[in-house]
Amino acid sequence: MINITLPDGSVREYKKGVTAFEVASSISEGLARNVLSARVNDRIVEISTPIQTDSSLRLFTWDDEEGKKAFWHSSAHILAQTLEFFYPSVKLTIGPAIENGFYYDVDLGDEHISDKDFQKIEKKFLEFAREKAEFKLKEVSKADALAMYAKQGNQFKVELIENLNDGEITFCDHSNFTDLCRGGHLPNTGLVKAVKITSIAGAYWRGDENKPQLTRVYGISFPKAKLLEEYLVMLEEAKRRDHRKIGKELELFTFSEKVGMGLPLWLPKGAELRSRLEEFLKKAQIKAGYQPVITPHIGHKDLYVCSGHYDKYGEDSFQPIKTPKEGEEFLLKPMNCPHHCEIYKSKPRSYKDLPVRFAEFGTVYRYEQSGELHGLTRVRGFTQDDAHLFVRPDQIIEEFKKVIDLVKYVFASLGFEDYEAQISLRDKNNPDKYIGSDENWEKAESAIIKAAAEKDLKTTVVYGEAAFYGPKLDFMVRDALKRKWQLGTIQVDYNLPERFELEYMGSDNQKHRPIMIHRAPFGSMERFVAILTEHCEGKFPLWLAPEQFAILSISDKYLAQAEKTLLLLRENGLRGYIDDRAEKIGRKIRDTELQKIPFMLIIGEKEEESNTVSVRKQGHGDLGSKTPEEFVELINSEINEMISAF
RNA sequence: GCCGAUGUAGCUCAGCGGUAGAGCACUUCCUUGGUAAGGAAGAGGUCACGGGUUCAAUUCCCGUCAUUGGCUCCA
Repeated sequence: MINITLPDGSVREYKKGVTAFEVASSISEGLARNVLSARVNDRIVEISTPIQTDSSLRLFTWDDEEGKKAFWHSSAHILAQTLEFFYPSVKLTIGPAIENGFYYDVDLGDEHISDKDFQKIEKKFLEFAREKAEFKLKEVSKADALAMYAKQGNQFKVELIENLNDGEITFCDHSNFTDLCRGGHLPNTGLVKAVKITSIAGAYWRGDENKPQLTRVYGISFPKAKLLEEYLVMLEEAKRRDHRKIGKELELFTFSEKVGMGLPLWLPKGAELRSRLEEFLKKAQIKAGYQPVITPHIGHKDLYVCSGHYDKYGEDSFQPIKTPKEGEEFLLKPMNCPHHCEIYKSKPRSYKDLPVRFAEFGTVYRYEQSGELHGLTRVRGFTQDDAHLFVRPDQIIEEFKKVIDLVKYVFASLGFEDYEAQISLRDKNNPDKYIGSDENWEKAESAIIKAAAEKDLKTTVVYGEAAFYGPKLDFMVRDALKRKWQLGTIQVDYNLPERFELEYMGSDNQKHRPIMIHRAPFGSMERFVAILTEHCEGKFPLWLAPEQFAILSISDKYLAQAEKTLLLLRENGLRGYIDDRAEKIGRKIRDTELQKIPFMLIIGEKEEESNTVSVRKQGHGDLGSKTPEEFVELINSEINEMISAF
């Protein structure tokens, strides 16, 4: 008999060789039906894998990441089987599960797949799935495995196997298909009930552009047809919310070939929205003790040589501009921090002055690869809501916590409720990647972890993701469609103070080196506005909306009354306009709804007589009539509900 | 940067080896209408750009540029 420890801590006794599936069956019939994958101690296994020793066991279903992973990874096998069916000479490489589905990279030789082939692939895929073929893991000797793929001329698999040790090489069989595989599969193919081939793309072998290019087939699969339908609806929804589409419809921003790719032009309404966001943050930052600074758009090359950015990112910057006479080289500013370091250095600092917090909405330019540009989320010129805090070692935790407070405030005011903190620490096995002493790293890492814990942040820790100069905390936000975005970031930096020889006079009358904290709650204004637009589908929070109301006159007889009302509302700090077109009221309402203006005020004979407005709320219809004063009150109270003082 | 797809009116898109199409938007006129599209007329395009094939190219081929889905990168 062996003891199996379950996640709740309970220990059950089973006979040796029991499988995860049998354990699930012994717990409940429902669990047995739904279990897809399992983890024995630290190893992901098939639920049919016999367990030989005392172990801890965790069972995964579709609702767990690991369950989905097994599901999608198994689907990748079926996809490979299907591709092999249609393209017998195909060379298989790798086929992992990803966040939303799976892919398989194949070398098709002279063959081509196009999106016209998707349907037939899906059809055959499901035929294979319905065979309910069991996934069976078997061990193969290195020699046999190499021989098999060498015979097929599959240099990719040969390369993979060469990097594995004999004795740990496994293949997974199902039906008449076999593939090199570490494991973590469903019990059989029959659980996959629905599949969609989503796209096709080129991908380099091992992600290296000098290696051969493979064809990557992306797909997603589900245990129920209904889930696929829901997924497709979600994709449609994402398309509807695409900030590039809404940005065009609501006239927020545009691009011009003449101006240059990746260089956004903010239209009046977008600029209105953005400056409102900036004002909002500036106000909170002043309260939090930040000092605004302003720095130029270009900087001497030596500045970035000093900061190390030139060495590391010179290739990714716009190339230096030379002064005509002296031949001095200047770079378009790719970062604000070097400038802020120089501001710090502009006078001697005492330990009593610290922390010093410099904030700037600094526009930076980076030469992003052309293929990577995307709407406002990836551009070549963008504005960071940047700030750099220069702190003493003993202040790190406190300052970090304050920054977390600020970020939380920003998110709460904008309707982002679902987020977690990702703490990126160094990879201790790879010390060469990082600069700074072990002691400092230790301190900074524990400071971040402690600060996050004290601020009740939901956190995940990833090792090896830290920047070379220090650990960081990124805010990962889920939007209304549950998509994950990285927004705010807080980073600890030992590197720049060193390079710029920043100092402060300590209480001991000795010079000390401050530590820098970089932070940006929005990240970049461009990216943030894009994400916010998709999150709220262009229906911006009332306090941010470029126009808060539109006055719709029943006919032009009431335009004078409309003007009077507009003036009064504007005097009360509200933003709006009159739709004075010679259109019927139904038409005006429709157009205003589509423009996502939060409130519509209808003015006709009745309203003119009683000096009221008939209020309609975007998406909610008629709210009845109110006096203009009541309407001001309504808007203000809605805003106050959402956004409190920092 | 690399691989694939796309590029037709301000927008969304149809079309095609033989004089360029629709809906919306726009302009003008009519309509002054009470809670999601009133009516009519008009204007608007070197079919991304440059080459080639052809009697003839927006259409077929090549190149460039841009957009886009990925890959790589992301201070």
